[in-house]
Amino acid sequence: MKPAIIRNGEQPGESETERAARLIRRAGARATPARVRVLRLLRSAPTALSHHEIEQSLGDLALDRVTLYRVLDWLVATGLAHRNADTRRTFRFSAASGSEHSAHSHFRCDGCGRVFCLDAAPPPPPRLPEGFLLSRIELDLRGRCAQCAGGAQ
Amino acid sequence: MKPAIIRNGEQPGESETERAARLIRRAGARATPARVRVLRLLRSAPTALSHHEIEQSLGDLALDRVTLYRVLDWLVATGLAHRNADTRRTFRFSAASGSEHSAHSHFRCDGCGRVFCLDAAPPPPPRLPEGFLLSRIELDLRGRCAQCAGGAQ
DNA sequence: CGGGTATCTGCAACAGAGTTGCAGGTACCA
DNA sequence: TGGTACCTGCAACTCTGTTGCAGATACCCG
Ligand SMILES: [Mn+2]
Ligand SMILES: [Mn+2]
Ligand SMILES: [Zn+2]
Ligand SMILES: [Zn+2]
Repeated sequence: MKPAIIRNGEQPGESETERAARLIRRAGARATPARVRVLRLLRSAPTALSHHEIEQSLGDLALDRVTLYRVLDWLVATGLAHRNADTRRTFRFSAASGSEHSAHSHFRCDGCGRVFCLDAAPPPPPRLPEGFLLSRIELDLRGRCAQCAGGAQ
Repeated sequence: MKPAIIRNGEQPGESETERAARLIRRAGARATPARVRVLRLLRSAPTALSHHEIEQSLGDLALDRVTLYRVLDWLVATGLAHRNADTRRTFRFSAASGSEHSAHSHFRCDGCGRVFCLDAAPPPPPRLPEGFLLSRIELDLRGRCAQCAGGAQ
């Protein structure tokens, strides 16, 4: 019976790491620690994360600031992640859910700036002025998330 | 019969300037040259303008960079202007067309960047996660306006 | 018409977010 | 087990927006 093996400084949860690496190689690039760590983090995050939050979350395993920007750009370019700008004009990143990332809405917290993906159904298309062409429709919700609204402060 | 009077360094087109000043006073603030110039410019602009573009357009009449930011913030706060972040994470400003600025939706043209206020009914509020507080709900429509979609180009 | 005063403006200094260039390291293939 | 194209890290920079404060001024009032 083999003992559980934990490779160089990696946390347990090997299979999630492997999965991230596989996705990256499948996209035609090297599965470097930087990319693997970031993609794994995004895939496990409950909300869209900013560059800064990602840096924080990586803790000891943090990358160079610029490298993180480049990794995120690459993830977005390949479609493994997507990026949307929040109220404070910073970008937030989230893993592209295996399925689709089309028909849902976003809730943006005015307190912390985080973006939450909701399951809200796509709203019905309204009438537009003559000659207007509609390409995208999105429900934009604003307010305070549970954490920012809650009693804590 | 009174001769036409043109006040200190103002271009002819007095009535547009006066109109801007009136809107500003009605919002409960001083009709300073900075605010009047910026609002008049936004009201005559065919597209949404960035801070930088506004600075350029004002030419000799340009304000201090910071003052311009503050004027724009004020215009947005009072509802006299709209701000929407473009895809490159810079803000673009346009004069608000409608009278009311509560329950309506916006159409953003990907061609010219203009923001159009629509009469579309506010969509029904969806279910939110526990503890979330909703403060604003908005339908965000994207596409091409009649002018940008039309035969012209 | 003049003041008085809350409101605005301009300047300087700062902060956050993202970019560019380049020298050196390394994942992957042969 | 190399070789090399692809990545990473560092430094320096740009662009966008913010804050604090001293001085100016639009507007109200007499
Ligand atoms: Mn989403
Ligand atoms: Mn509007
Ligand atoms: Zn929040
Ligand atoms: Zn247009």
